[in-house]
Amino acid sequence: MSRYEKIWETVRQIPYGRVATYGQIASIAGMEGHSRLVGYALHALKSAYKVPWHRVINAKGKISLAGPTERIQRKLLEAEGISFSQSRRIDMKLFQWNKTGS
DNA sequence: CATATGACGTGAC
DNA sequence: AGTCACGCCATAT
Repeated sequence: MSRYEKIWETVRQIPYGRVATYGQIASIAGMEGHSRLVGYALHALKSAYKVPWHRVINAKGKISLAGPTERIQRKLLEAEGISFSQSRRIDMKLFQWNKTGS
């Protein structure tokens, strides 16, 4: 299993209505500190893998994309009940996925 | 083989 | 909250 597949498997576990950060995914997938790989893995993602990529955001609670894709991701998240602040920021306290908790 | 670049994180200011 | 510098690693050229 490649590192990408491991990452995709982890992202697939994020529950509806929750979000996770790149670093968080990296940790759970067993590669702490390699947050960049997560971003790279998602970038290389193909639609066929059915991964909720929109639930992955950066540590500051913001969408790391620019352009048309950003709007799509925001829309998908809002559709799951996740709210954004005026500065396009998500309240991590409320929506970040915690394996133990929910 | 050497460089540049990118869906990032953390710490410092 | 916004910016910078630096660390990390896989791909592309």
